[in-house]
Amino acid sequence: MAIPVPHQPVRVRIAPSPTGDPHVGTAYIGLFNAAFARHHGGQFVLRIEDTDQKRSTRSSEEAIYKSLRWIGLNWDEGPDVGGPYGPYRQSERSAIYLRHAQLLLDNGSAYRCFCTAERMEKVRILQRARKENPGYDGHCRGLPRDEADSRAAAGEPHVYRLKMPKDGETVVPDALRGQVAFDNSQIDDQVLLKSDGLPTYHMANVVDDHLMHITHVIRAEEWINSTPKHLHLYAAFGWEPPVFVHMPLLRNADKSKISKRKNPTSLEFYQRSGILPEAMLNFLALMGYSRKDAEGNDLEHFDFDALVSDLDLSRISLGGPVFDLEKLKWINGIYLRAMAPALVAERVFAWYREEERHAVVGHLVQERVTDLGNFAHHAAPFYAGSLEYGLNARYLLVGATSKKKTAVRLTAAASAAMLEDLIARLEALSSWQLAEVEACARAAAQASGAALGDALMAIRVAVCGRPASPPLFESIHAIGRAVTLVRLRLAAAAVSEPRTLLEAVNHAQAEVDAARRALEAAQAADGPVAAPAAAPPLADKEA
RNA sequence: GCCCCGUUAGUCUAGCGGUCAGGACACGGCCCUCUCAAGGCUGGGACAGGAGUUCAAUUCUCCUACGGGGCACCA
Repeated sequence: MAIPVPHQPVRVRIAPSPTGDPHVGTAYIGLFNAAFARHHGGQFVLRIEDTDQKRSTRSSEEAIYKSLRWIGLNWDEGPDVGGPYGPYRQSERSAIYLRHAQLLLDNGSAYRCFCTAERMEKVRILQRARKENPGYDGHCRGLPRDEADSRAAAGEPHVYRLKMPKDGETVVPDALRGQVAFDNSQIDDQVLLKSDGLPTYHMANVVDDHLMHITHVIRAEEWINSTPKHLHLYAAFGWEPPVFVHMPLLRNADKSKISKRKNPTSLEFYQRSGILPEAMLNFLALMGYSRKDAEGNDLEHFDFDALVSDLDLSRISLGGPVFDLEKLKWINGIYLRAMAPALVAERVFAWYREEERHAVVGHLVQERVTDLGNFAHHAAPFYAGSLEYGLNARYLLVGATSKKKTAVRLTAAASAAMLEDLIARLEALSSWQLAEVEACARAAAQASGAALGDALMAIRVAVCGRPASPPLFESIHAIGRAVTLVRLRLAAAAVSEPRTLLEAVNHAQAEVDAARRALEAAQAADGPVAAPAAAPPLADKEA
């Protein structure tokens, strides 16, 4: 069963929301959209869904472009490249949505709702108490049109809601799942236009997809439940809906929807970790999808063009794939080893130079360097993704390594809490400026109750992996938001679950013990001339 | 709580009524080797459970369990 292609040319889109770090999920969905478009000789559109004024930022939007380009995705139309159906930024399309909302008001498929947030809250509480489904209760649904209009004209704040049918069912044709039925009774009257005049996702998405002639909506499974609303919107406008393809959700190791708490989700993190974009793309293509060669052997290593050549979305498997960093690393290694040697060096140096950051790192490291060859050692924390703490893990416990008798020594839980606090503060930053980063670190340190230096030491080791680094605030600033946050989360998790840290330390201790035994044995047997009977080998399996 | 989706080894997957249930990552062993990788060989490890349909179910249907998602003036 292939995906139906009712219309030529095929047009697909991704519609990321510029509200945070560029997400692997965006790249994942983008990859299959782009490949589908290319396979059918159609177009791939990038649309920015920035109707959430509170959270959307232009810098996040820029970061999305950058990361998607980094991974090798190119769109035919988008805010930055233009196209015949623009503008491609929803915040610039307000008039279009307003006009279309008016259309729905006029043909009776939408109505004005004057309910306040406070009333909605009360309704929800009541519904919960009565164990009813939460949802809009239809309070304003029966309001006469002229009354609603005059209240609106008087300036009373209100939203537009879609008038959903109250009974019967809505069947969503999903290209991968078949017919999925929903009872209309549990779909409430969705807000289409917010009181700020901007559309909700549901409204904007349907209007834009139609106006942009989107033929296939390939999106994450989390949207499948709202598809009935979208279907009714299409019907209300008298438009033909696109083909829907709901992709499985990328998962954390515990199978929950992939999240930054449990996984690095920022594409920038992977870029900074030294993951090759082509390897990342390849890895993503393996999530829920598989290819075979002519003999029927599974293919693991292939590029975008190969994916495009025989793409068949109906081969998508619907169990949510766990995003497994181990396999990513393996694929990355494959690409590295397959490269011409000269090219590897070129890629490595190009990577070191990315974003002109090397100048800043050079400056930070300069004072500590004794020779050129020494540079890499000191700069290492700036050129890596996640870190291993090994013996340095002890520094993650705030105050534990302090030499002062009076030092405040935090428990593991309190140390983790301090890191969590810092994470929250850093996440709340709207931009990554040195002064702000410093303020966050100082505030978290102070809030912990420990001495400034002790708390900062824990942060230093969490972020840099070592108790010796260039000035901490500058280092954090240079390491960057994406990598810093991942390291802090990992460190916080490690500290609150010290078992693995202890294992690492025990392992290291075993090495030390083995080394000492070997050397002591050598010394004992030592005459003026080295004894021919060699010291016991430094067994790396030692306990 | 209600609704929707899903379920092959720790992980990614092949399979689309009859297979010794195949491959990959990870893990163990052996080989190669100055080390470490890489590579080669090899080992252990899976159809969530129960009914039904059928000569025959991993594959079709239903129930249960488990996992996930959704139920916003966020997308």
